[in-house]
Amino acid sequence: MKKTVFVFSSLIIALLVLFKLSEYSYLSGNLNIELLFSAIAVVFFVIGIYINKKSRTEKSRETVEVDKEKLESLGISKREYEVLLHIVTGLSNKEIGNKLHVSESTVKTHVSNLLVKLDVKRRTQAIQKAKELKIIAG
Amino acid sequence: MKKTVFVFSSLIIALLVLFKLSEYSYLSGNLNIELLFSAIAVVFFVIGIYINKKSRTEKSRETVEVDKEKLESLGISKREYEVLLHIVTGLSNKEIGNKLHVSESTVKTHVSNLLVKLDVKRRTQAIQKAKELKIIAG
DNA sequence: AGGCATTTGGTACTTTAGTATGAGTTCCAA
DNA sequence: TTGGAACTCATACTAAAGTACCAAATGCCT
Repeated sequence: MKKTVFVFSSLIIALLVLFKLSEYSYLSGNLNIELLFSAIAVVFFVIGIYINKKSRTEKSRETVEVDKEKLESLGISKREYEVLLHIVTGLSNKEIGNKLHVSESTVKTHVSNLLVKLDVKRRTQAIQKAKELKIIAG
Repeated sequence: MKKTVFVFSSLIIALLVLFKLSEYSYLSGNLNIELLFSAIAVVFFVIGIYINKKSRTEKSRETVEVDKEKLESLGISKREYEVLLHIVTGLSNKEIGNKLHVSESTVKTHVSNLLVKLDVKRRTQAIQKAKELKIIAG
């Protein structure tokens, strides 16, 4: 939201500067009207592109921010979330156990709790649900 | 690629129109220079935004285009691909069988062949691999 | 200190997944 | 028309995945 304010502020400033410039060129005898036109065109062309890139960046940031809030509201612990991340990469329970230095038994417990908290029946559905809830990269 | 040519063509046309307008306003005694400035600003502002949206659309199109080529190079048949799409949504073999009106046995065969062709061990890995290869939406 | 959530792990069992193998059908191109 | 690819299905296993229950250690909050 702060970005939007900033963008529109600089847009207004750019407009004011251009009007000042138009006054100047009017007084000095319209020497370089074509050049001035080109300058205006380029400036606003760049501003147009800049604004779109900002809106794109903001969207990708939202995905990261929502994380912790939704995890808490779902009651998912850190450890369970770690397991979820490994499930997404396609690891088996045994492989996840090795990565986290715990037994396969422990991983199964975490997975089982995860499935309940995500309200799904299989780990493949958990992957889908996690992406829908935007608690993982998608 | 055709889109890019179109965009730059209209950009050049817009430039020519503006130079003609500047000539006109020069001859008619600089009546509405401020208005003309504003017009130019708006036009190029819009063009800037338009170009970015086009580049976004083209990227999302590429993802769809690659489909058939990569599927053939991997030797994945239509039926196997259908099964893959259902795997991604988190369905079990039995559920996939019901949707495609075939037995669970048949689905297992397709899945097994898919895993070999995607060079993975589990269906969860197949989901990841398919997204990396951009043969499914990701 | 007592209570609570988290993490860990085990046993035992049921359910899916995945592999291997064989075989019948259809359809298309050589 | 014959050979190959794709699709279908079955049986028989092995291997993961998932459930249910229990239990102990840790850490945190009041």
